[in-house]
Amino acid sequence: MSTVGKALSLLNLVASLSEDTGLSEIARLAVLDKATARRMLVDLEAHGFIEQDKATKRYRIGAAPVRLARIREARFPFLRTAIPVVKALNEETEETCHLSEFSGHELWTVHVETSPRANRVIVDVGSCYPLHATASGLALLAFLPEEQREAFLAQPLKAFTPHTVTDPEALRARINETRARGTSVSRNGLEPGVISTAAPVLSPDGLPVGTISIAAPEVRVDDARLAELNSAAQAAASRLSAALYGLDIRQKR
Amino acid sequence: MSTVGKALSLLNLVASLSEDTGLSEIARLAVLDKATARRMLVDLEAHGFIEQDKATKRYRIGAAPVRLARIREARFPFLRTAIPVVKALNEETEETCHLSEFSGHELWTVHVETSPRANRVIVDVGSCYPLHATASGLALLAFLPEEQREAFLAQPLKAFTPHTVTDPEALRARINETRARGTSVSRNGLEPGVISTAAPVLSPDGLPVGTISIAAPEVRVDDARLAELNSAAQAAASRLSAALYGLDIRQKR
DNA sequence: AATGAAGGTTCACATAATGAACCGATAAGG
DNA sequence: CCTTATCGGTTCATTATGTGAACCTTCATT
Repeated sequence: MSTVGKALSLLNLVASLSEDTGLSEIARLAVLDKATARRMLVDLEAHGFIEQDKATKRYRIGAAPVRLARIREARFPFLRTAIPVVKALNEETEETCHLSEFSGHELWTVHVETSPRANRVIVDVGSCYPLHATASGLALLAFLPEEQREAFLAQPLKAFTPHTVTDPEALRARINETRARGTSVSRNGLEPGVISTAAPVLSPDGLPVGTISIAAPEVRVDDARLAELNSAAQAAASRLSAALYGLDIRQKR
Repeated sequence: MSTVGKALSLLNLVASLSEDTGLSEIARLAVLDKATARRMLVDLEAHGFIEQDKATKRYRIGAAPVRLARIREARFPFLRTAIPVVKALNEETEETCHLSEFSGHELWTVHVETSPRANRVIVDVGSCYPLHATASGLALLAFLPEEQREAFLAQPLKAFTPHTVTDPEALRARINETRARGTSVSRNGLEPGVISTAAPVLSPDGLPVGTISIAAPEVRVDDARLAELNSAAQAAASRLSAALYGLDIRQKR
């Protein structure tokens, strides 16, 4: 592996440690010679990616990533990164796909790519649907901390169609299913004749920042097709998580 | 210079470019061979620090810094803590206020709150100015350990305006003044017609981790106003130091 | 005083970085 | 339609650079 690659892996390692860590331990964890590890730490420190506590001599993640992250965020906000993913999903599935962002306890539709078919589902940008009646809402609830989820379930929930699930216990079951599978499914939850599936976009701490979902007329979706859409949504959501947060593509020698 | 150091400088360079940039131009700007630059870009890309637009083949800053920045900010909430302080200073003074962070031997602008006035000073987030020509730089130098300060003063220093002080001896005098008073002042050091004042944000060991500064058109600042701005900057910096290190958090081991 | 583990340094050696020259593709100009 | 000048990317002999066993100093523990 290249020296630069090793140094970046070392940086990742140090970042992943929840406490300031000494040279010897870092070298041990990184499976590098002490001298090698130190040289890299010094290089990384000179550029602000690592910092060393002057008193304890231990190392920790530095401030440079914060500076770079601001530049990155200024140029690539959530939307700009997410839209191509949603577009690709739309082209792959030929169904209406939308991206929602979790903000202020609600889930907002921030982008939609509509199906090219004549019979299609329309979703409006800017809309904000109840969490219990949509696939996106379920996907979000499933990955929210228990406390927030229960706070939501404690409210009275409105039924939009005869199929809308409003019973907290029944919802809990569907949420657990969703968490286990990674994607949610909603049949006629909000609008009759519509089936939709969604997957959460997870931040590095495992919390959902939004969802990607697919909505289609029920007549086009049998069990096999539903399984296809499920995995397509999930793949898109993971791709987006990776693109947003730079999940490490590690390559060993 | 070490290969790792070169790669990190290259990363900084790419981050500083406001547009996606091609290999040849990057190599030219970094003063590296094309092959060398490419190998480094590939290494950086494999770890998510750089990304290459698949269509145009051009390179840009990647998402990995965002992930690392979240880790850093979770442990050392510099920005989260600092931004409200800078905002308050901006509201109090109605002048452009900015926060800089000392990282990798340089002082980087990490947050700016711009003056509401029509005639105002603009400072860019991500910029990195020479220490001897700015108020922030002087404030930093004044509280740096002697050794680091002298290492800086030993370099040849560039003049940006006829007013830029570049003589090491004269700078030492201004630095001592700054240390005695606690705040620095720079008149036309970098940009004609601009006066700025800065105060260091000190860590518990007395070393500067950054600066808070105010920049204003000279026409608005007489001696009385300057004294006001001085003490406002100093108050903001101490408030930030206290917020960052005061009372609780910061547990040494 | 002896021990062991820490951070850090040294230097002969081996490996990984380097860069001139190259390729194929694309675009502009005569 | 050929020439020229870019571009992104690759190759490989040369050599600069990274490597790590052994070393030093310091510090706490025994």
